[in-house]
Amino acid sequence: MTIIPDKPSLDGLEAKWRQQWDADGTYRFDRTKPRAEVFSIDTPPPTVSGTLHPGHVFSYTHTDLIARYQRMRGKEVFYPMGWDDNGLNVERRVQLITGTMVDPTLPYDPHFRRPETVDPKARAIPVSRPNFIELCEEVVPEFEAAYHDLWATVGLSVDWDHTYTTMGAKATRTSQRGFLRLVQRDLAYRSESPTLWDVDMRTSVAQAELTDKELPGAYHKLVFAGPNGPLLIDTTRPELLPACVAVVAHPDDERFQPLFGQTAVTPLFGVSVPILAHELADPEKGTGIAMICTFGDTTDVVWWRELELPVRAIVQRDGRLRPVSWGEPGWPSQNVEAAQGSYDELAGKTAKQAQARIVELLIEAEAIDGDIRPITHSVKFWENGSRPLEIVTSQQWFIRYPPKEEMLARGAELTWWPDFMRVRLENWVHGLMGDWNITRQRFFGVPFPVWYPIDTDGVTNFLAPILAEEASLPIDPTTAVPPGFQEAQRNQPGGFAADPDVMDTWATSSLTPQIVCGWEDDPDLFKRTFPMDLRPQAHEIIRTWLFATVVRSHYEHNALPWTNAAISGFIVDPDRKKLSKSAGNMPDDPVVLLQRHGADAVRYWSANGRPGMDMSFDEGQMKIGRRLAIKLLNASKFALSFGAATGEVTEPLDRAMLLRLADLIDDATACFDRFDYARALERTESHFWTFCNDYLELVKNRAYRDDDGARSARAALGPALEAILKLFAPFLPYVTEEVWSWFQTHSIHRSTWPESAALRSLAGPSGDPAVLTVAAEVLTEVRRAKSEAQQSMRTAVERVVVTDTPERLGWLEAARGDLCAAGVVSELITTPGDAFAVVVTLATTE
RNA sequence: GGGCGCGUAGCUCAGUUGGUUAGAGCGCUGCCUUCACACGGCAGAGGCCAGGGGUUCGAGUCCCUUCGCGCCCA
Repeated sequence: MTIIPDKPSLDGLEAKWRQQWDADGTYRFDRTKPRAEVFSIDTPPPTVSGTLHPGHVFSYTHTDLIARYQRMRGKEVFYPMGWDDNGLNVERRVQLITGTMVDPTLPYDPHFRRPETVDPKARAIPVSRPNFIELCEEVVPEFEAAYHDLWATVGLSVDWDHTYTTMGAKATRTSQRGFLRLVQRDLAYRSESPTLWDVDMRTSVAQAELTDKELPGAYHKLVFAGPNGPLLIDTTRPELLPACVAVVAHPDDERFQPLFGQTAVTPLFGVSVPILAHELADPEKGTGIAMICTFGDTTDVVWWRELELPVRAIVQRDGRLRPVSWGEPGWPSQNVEAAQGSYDELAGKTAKQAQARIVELLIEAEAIDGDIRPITHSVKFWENGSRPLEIVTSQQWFIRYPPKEEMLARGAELTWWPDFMRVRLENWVHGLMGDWNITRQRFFGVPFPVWYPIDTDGVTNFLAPILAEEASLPIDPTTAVPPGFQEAQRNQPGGFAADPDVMDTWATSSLTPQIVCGWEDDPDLFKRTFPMDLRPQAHEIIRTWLFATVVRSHYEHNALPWTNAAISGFIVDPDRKKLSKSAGNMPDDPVVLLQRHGADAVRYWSANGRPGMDMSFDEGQMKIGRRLAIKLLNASKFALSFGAATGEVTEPLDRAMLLRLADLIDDATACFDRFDYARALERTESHFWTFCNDYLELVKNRAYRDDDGARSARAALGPALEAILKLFAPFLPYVTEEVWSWFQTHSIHRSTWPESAALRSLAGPSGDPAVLTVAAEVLTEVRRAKSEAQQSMRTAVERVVVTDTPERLGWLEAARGDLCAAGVVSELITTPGDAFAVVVTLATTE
């Protein structure tokens, strides 16, 4: 049954087909299929901490192109979606939206409600931790609903029945189980150590979340008392002088070799510190000798650890200097009174304030040599933080990294698209330092499923954690009670205390394959989907997400979590700058773009971005995509208007068209198999315009007739149109589904990928694609003649003389009738010759 | 400073293993209307392939080098 609209239109297709696909379960995963028939995709769960921008649409569309192609190739596609609603950034967004801030000392207020209006300038309302978690649980689903709506409009062929959130019960259980397994194997451990710390968010952060920022600073040349007179030491952080535990120079530096092993005395505080040698000391930097403080930067941490120095920490978790009693153990001074006097000027101040004050004190004490020299240097920040990170010591959970060779071997085992992205992982692995800190001193996150015993003296023993039983997961230790204890023993001597922290978001999202595939929870599903086929993601999170996922799977399954990693580029502005809100170059909201151009058009633009390549944001491309979709509507309407016919394809021109289409199918298929959807689209699109402008123009007069020639045309047009629609289906799911529905009953997206062999068979053994090529070339010459004469294309042509090789004239001869009809040519004369030449004589016009 | 990627028509990009006069779309110019489509069709103009050197019968493509841009890591 064929029902073709008079005026086909793209309007409303998104709403219509979204609903239909949903109702039909078009993209529902059939979990009875064996592993060999399944194609499983480990979707990146977008963080709900912000809004989706065109860059997200860009890369998520790429994944959908692959999913749709694989589905049509007969694979049962397992394509779930997740939301990352866990982590610091989400908390920060909820804080901003609700105008609140957590004060963990506050008790739960059952009457607290989300403020109706929020004045961004007003001071944040302090709320208890449980109240804040309630706020998160209220607000976050609103973000998620908006994301879902956008993805569905874009046409992602996701099975929404498998949606997960990184804070949900399933993810929490998986995450906690994965953690417990690592603890049991001693691959995760708790330790007190120096940790990079964001003083505003008051939490530790991991190496993967760092970013460097160039900041103004200044060198201050401090005067220490050395063994043989003053010892000048440059530092950018004079406020850490009270935390100085040693000074250090390069072992080969001849200036300082006589001093190694001796001591120096700090100004103001009179602390005697050893003069040591270490190769990380840069002889070129400053005076060549540096003070080691606990802790000014990560180099300090290395020195402290390798030189086995004591801790003399002064920066607290809020970024202010803690009170210190000089003369007590650990705080020696040659002049306790003076040290205390100086230090009391600093205690309670922020690092910045303390720096200003200590510089004044040093100047008064004539302990700064020369001028303070302003410089610009790179300082470590949390990637979304506003103040430089400090380093504080605290109790943290760490996951040990596997040996670097093992991680590199996994990287080599993985198939990368494009291949050069592998290097990003290798660089990261080579640069790793220390283990993976997975603790965050935050609230809305996956809790650690552990408690600590409190001895009878009331001291908590953090080194003997009580682990939750796996069967009890997911649990929150702040409300659940460990085995063998009563609730009344919480926080009591002889009782227990819950682990107060939550896991880093990557500690959970590194388990997305396990979460979606149902590791341990659903062994049947797991067997059919894991290891997964594809991890699509952006390149800037290779070092975090991809890397961490590989590590966890390596530990848990001794295998890669997936066989392929497809890395998308990102969107840049016309000046090649990365799009970002801070740069002020963010294009319109994706919702607006979808309304303006239509989903197929936005997908078309996305599909032009080759794997791994950055692409500029270009609404012009969306307009072209829209034009293409409209052309598909009209050309399909035309092709279908002649009516279906089965039977032999006898005309050489029709055979040629089918053979060219068969070649295109082979080409596009090979491209898709290499994840090169962009090239598949380019080839398909180019072929389609030729199909419309050359083949359809050549065949239309014959097809309108009622004879064997017309039947041949109709017999060829039907299968050709089907194949073309299918080739476009992954890119333009809406318009292809619409056209398909005019003459088919089921979804095109559950139909099979076109077979070139079928078209070749229909074309028969004697066809030759050159017939169409030569006919089109001559037709172009005829058109040129008319165009140059400024005549209508329907102007009659008295005579066309074609000179060409006998072989090509033979092909032309096979299309003679079609060519003469399309060009309105009365007489076509062919003469053999060396070079292709066409002489067109237009009919004289009255 | 190290690694990776990029630099082709005004713009956005193709150019697969080196092979005849370097391609497409947009934009621009001119022309053509209502029998699929004016959200269309036909045609045209437009390029020292970033610069320099080398290998080769032959280089946009391979090698070296310089310059510029971007990303990542120090």
